[in-house]
Amino acid sequence: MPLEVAVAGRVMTRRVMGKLAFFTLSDETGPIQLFLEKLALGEAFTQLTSLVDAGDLIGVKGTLRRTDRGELSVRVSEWQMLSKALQPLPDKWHGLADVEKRYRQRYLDLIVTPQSRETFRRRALAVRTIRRWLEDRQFLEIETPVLQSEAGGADARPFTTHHNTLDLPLFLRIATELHLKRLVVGGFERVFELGRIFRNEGVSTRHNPEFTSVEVYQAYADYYDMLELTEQLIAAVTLEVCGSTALTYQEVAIDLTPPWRRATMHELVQEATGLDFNAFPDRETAAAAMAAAGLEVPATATSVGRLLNEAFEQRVEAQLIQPTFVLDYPLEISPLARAHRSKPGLVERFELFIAGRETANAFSELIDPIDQRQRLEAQQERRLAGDLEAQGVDEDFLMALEVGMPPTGGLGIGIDRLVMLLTDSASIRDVIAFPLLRPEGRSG
RNA sequence: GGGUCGCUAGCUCAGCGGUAGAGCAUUCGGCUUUUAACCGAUUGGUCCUGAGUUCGAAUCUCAGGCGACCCA
Repeated sequence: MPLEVAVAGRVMTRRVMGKLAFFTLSDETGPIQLFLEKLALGEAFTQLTSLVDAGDLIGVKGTLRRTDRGELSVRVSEWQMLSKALQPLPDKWHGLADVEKRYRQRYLDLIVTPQSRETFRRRALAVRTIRRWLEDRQFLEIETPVLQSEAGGADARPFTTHHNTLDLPLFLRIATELHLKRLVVGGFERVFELGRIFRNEGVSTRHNPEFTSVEVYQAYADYYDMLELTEQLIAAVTLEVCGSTALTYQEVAIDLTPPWRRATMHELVQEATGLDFNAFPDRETAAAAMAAAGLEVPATATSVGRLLNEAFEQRVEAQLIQPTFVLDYPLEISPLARAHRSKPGLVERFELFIAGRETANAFSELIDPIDQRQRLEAQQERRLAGDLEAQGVDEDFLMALEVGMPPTGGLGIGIDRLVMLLTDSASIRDVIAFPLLRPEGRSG
């Protein structure tokens, strides 16, 4: 007995030859061929071949069979129009080649570009894996405000908005950090938030003004604990999404099998430039040495530490293709990180670089309210001096620290960049379903 | 922000100073094992927008719009 089936989906292609026709019907699970015979269908055959266009959504009933060429097909006995497409599908062979159209009309892209569908499935799998991995380790997911009176926790310009009834200016969050730390003060010892962050900055292949991060805080832990956590978490996600901890990104082999390289910023800069920043007593000495080595010395880099970071960005970052933990950052560029236990002028912080891109950022959190106040006040001064990305003083956050915060390790991972890596996507827009684009220009 | 490139039919593209084109899609006809079906015919245009040069501009120049890539 032939198997009776009912299927629904979108007609992708039509091949009509007189009294016989083949349609390709696709649903989310993939395509199947419809086998249509005039002899069996009668009037319905004429309707199907004359009324149904590529792009229409139809439902059919029939029996499963293989054609002479071996293609699994539904031999249709009944059909129903489910939704008529008024717009034609993009070219069935070339698909949507225009990347702008792919972003503006993502629905078309998803219909005709299997790889695009696969990217968003993998993104969902990556997010699901991260969430489960953390929950399995007793981390509690808590949502914190997007609308805030003071946007802190990162060096970035916020979006501004306004609450009408309260007549209150508000900012969209640029990080989840300061609220998650309040939760740690409140006694939640393992918390995380996986959510949207908004930064009022430029758009590029690596930046979208709204993007997704996961921030993780663990009480009674330090940045070494977060380093282990980061390594294990990302390796687990990679294994789940890619089936292996080794992958190819933009034709470069990247091996995420732990353990990953760990090196201090000083070591990496010295390796790349020959400059030992530990040997520079003041900014002028460091600046002269940098200039002699052919590096740019921006006037905004006002300390040895900032110059070190400049040298790192100019000569090291892009070279860090294999996963590398960069340890021990200058204190002045890390206002929320705890001073290093043994290295003056540095903090207990690492950033993870993969494929030349910052993928994670973590520290032993600064929990000393007095030190924190001084650091934020220094930030405030920079802001008043015109640095629009400098942070302000969040009094409520400082009040929370004054209540007493346990020593805590904190971590942030950029989900979009991680997903780019896992899906071999060249642009962040390829992993965001609806990336920000300018509205299409109208004449005049 | 700077540089390079792109924008022509619903889609993919050619045309680069002299009548606006092809393939696919649409519409019509033919065809009972196709799968980029095939064959014949048909339809479809603010050549991104505006100004300029020219007898004549999709084509050259300038300005603008949107996008891609590279750089900062």
